[in-house]
Amino acid sequence: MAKVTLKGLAKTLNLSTSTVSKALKDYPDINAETKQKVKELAERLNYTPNSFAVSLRMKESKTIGVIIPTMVHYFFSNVIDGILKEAEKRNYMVILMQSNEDYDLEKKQVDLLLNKGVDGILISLSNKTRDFNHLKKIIESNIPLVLFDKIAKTINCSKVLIDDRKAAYDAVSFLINKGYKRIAHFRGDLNPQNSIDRFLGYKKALLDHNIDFDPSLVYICNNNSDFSDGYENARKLIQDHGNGVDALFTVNDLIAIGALSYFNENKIKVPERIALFGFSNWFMTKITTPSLSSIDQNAFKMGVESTKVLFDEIDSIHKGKKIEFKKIIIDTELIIRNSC
Amino acid sequence: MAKVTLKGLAKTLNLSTSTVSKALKDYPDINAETKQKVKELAERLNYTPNSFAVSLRMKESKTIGVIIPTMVHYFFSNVIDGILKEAEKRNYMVILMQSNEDYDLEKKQVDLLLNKGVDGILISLSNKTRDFNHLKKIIESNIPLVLFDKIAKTINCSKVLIDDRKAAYDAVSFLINKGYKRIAHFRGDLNPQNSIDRFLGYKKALLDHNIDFDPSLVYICNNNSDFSDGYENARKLIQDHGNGVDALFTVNDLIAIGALSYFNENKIKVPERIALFGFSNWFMTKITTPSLSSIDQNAFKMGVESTKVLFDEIDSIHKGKKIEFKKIIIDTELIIRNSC
DNA sequence: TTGTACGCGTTATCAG
DNA sequence: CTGATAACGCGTACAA
Repeated sequence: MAKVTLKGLAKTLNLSTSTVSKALKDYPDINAETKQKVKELAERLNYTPNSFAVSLRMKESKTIGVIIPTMVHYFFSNVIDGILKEAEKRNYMVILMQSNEDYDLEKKQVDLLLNKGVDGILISLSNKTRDFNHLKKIIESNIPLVLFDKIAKTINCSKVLIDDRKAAYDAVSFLINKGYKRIAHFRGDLNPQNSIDRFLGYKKALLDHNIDFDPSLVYICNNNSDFSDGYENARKLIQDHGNGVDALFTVNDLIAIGALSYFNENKIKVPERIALFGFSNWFMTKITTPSLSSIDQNAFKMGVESTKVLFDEIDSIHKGKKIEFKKIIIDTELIIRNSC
Repeated sequence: MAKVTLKGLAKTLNLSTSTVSKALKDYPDINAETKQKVKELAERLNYTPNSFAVSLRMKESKTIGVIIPTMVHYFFSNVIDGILKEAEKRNYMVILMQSNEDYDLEKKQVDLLLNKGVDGILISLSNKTRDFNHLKKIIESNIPLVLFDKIAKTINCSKVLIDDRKAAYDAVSFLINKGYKRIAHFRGDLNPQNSIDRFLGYKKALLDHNIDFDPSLVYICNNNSDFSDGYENARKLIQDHGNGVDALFTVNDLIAIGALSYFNENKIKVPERIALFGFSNWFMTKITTPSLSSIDQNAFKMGVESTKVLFDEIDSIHKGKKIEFKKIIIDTELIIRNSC
């Protein structure tokens, strides 16, 4: 079952490949009858253009590359869901890679994608990424790059993200307005922008409401095993502060759930003894006991919007237009449940 | 910054493209000195072969395609994780698509992948898939196909799966040995093999232990919203059977958690009043109250093994060897927690 | 040891 | 309206 090609069609129809090619693409300068004939045969033999040849000729692959830190994450699954659905609409393919929070791997993957000739790249940076030459390389190669969620402020490209600082500010303000005063924070690692911004939002909310910022109420989670980070830090928190703490805002839900697990095991009542507020609105926040208040990040929408921006830029490049970088803020939403 | 090509290298070195090409691939019939020169320049100019041209020439893309029913699923995230890690080792790219449990989409995606010239395809079938012509098309195209998890028994290709029947049998036997006698089952949709096999395992365990099989204790979850399926069916179960049921085995954890949620809300104590056993060992089963007994499916390993088998077949085809289809059973494990 | 020539399957330009 | 021809960038049999 030899693959059917333009040449094949041409031969059986006694036409030239160029005529066949044009006929299939409805060029105006081809006889209606010949068009008919060609299309019929193509249909019958199930002709599809060889994508390698098309790509080589057209210098485009109808493929985009996506790099995320890690696959096994409710947030990223949802982002990918959005990306795939949006790409699907344009019959684009999506090459997916995970950096595994490893800078060197991320760098290598960028090279692979560049080399593969993808039409655009979507990245959520690894926590370890502090050097951005690999991103600059993408830009210099003149292929569109959109950063989402974990971005690099200094890089000149489109970005899609949430306003972490505002979201955190809102959550902590909510806690304060509910009457909580000694609010702890389990923050993420020192480097990632999300972690920093959520921390800053937390701090600003305190200060704006005339509550002293107490550094000893801030704990860092950086063991890359969020759940036990949360569990362990909850232990320390209670050990360090006892009744000197009445609420806890965490940088993500998994950490919150880890903490909750510690609280539940030790009969520390949530929210009576200590209130709890997570971040991300993971699926499971609905089903914990008590259910967990959190912040919905609209991950799916983030995937969709990132992809749209990327396609816009791909289109611009095609049309020879200059692309103007966008910064899209995906709206977040406080989800109040029973943990505060 | 014009892309550097073989021709470019050849020109600046006053060599022919073929010499350059061979030099870079360490052909034995090239002077060591020229090799050195060529490689140096290539390195310096950061030469990388144009992948479109290579693919066109070699008829291979160093890319595999993966179709799963849905991205946002702990199980599939883990499978994908395994696939990506394994592909990474060989510097293969992975094109990911989700059928969204839609047969037509699955079919279209197969066509897209075939057309794209991927070197192999990995599929976990949609629940709605009952016609397999699209799979046959893959096989006829002589490109390796490996089915995993949601497979089609009648299709002649390699398969990677767990022994659902045995796993279910073990779980239900465990419940019986613990003394439970009226064991309900929330099964999945009627069509998918997993759903069938888990049901059969459940049934056989009952019969082997001299417990009558009572069809009224079996409920179907087919609203594609597992959690509320579980919740709703739990309501019906209690309504229908009251105290005439003392345990529940569900086709997946999400359904179990939905049921658990209903039980918790209605003060129906787990496991005192009703025991609960899930399936999949989702991340969150650890952190429910009570924690949920389940069956670990080794999703990551399934991803890894599927990919290995696929690569083996790709290699075989390259070597012109005949490929022999494998059926790999990934071992499962009972994880006993506090829900039974 | 190196170079020539061709083909992979398309598309685009230009001439007929 | 149709067809030759070149080009995309690479790999390889064959010639030199």
